[in-house]
Amino acid sequence: MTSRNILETKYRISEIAMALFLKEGYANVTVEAVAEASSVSRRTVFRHFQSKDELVFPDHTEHLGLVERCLAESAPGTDPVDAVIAATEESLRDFLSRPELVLRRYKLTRVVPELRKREVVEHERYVALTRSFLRDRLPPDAPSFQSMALAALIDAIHRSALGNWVREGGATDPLAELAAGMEWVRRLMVHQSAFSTAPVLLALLPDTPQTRRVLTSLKDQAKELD
Amino acid sequence: MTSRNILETKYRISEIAMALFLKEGYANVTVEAVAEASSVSRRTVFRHFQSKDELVFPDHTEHLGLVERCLAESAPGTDPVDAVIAATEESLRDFLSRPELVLRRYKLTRVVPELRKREVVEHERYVALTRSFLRDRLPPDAPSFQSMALAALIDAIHRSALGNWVREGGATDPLAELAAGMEWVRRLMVHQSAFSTAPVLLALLPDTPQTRRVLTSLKDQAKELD
DNA sequence: ACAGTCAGTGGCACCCAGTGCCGTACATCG
DNA sequence: CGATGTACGGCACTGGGTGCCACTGACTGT
Repeated sequence: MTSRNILETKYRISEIAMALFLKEGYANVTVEAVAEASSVSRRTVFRHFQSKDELVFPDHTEHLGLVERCLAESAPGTDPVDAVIAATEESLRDFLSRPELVLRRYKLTRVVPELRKREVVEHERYVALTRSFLRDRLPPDAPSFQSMALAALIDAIHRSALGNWVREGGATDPLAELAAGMEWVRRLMVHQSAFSTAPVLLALLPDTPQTRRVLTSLKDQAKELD
Repeated sequence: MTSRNILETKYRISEIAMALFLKEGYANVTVEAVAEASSVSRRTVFRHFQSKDELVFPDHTEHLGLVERCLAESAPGTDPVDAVIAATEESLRDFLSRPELVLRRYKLTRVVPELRKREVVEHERYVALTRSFLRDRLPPDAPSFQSMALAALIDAIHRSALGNWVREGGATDPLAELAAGMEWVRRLMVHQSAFSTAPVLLALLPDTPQTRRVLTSLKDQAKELD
């Protein structure tokens, strides 16, 4: 309960600070002003946040912990890429559960270069996490850059989905976008490992309902190519 | 020539600063100390470098300019992905032309978190450049995340190649690694653009030599899958 | 009930990165 | 030779971030 109070004050300070930043401009608001508006001392602000820019990312520690737990708790048998995809989805869900925070943060990071830098660094932490996870679990005969490339790829799709959502003011379906992107990644992986060199063998009995469905599907897709 | 002298002093200050950072530790060296060791005033250091951490990245402006020029000068007809790949290769070459700087920077960024953050931000700039280039030139029907994903992917491979080289003390061939990674990317793109989304429609007349050849070929390849 | 412990806090002094401003030395140009 | 422009030094000042000490209130064991 003490630990809940400390989180409450932390988030309270963060909210007040972000409101101030939005109203007066990040550079024009001193930590002193944030402390006064929050009715705490300057020293206390710096106990809860290691730096001024962290006031805009009060959830980053918990968030990273969530992703880490997701990866650690993934069933040992699952494909590592699938595990990372599941963790990424969980991460996105976590962001979506705090829409006000994410939206206000977006408004700030778009305008204040320093905060954008901090956001980039935050994402890098997340990428590093998934990268080391993949490096440990991916088959050792994979090219050395693959874990890094995959981690960057998945993070890019994650950022794209969240970015579109926040840019459109919450009108898109980021989870669907993420799923589509991840499907893309999965296909890339599959192509790499087997299907790109292996033929798809499809046997169809003539004039059955299944055959008709396949053929009309093919015909539809072929039309779209024109 | 004045502009060459200013670059000379800039690089001179940078070298002295990096040597000091390596010897005494980044946090233990004040900008004042760097200025003294370089026989210039503190104010002059801050005229050449916008911040203390930039002392370790004296080439970043030129480097970014190089990449930007590479992209801008790419022939209009070339595939945008190929243009980015060429620019990335040029970027890697530029790094390799300053091995001492890159190696010392590596030693510092591995140890000093603040400098690693700065490095991440530096890479982000480069990714943003290629991303906007790709977004402008990629076919508009491509998925929205593709430019971001491609840029991240290419940067990851670039970092991986340079990172391996620097970790192994210059014993690897980073340009070859980059080329291999880029070949991988190119294959992904080909699969994406045609083979994976478009159906292959194959019509075979029954019982002709062509049909028999196709069928035996398929059968042989299917056997290899077991 | 009482002393001890510990987490959260306030207050203060201090360091140092980064900026604005002004004066100066020197090179270039008309 | 005066005028302009550029690189630099000196200096004062703001503000982020830290170390240290003292206080308070809640919890714990005897």
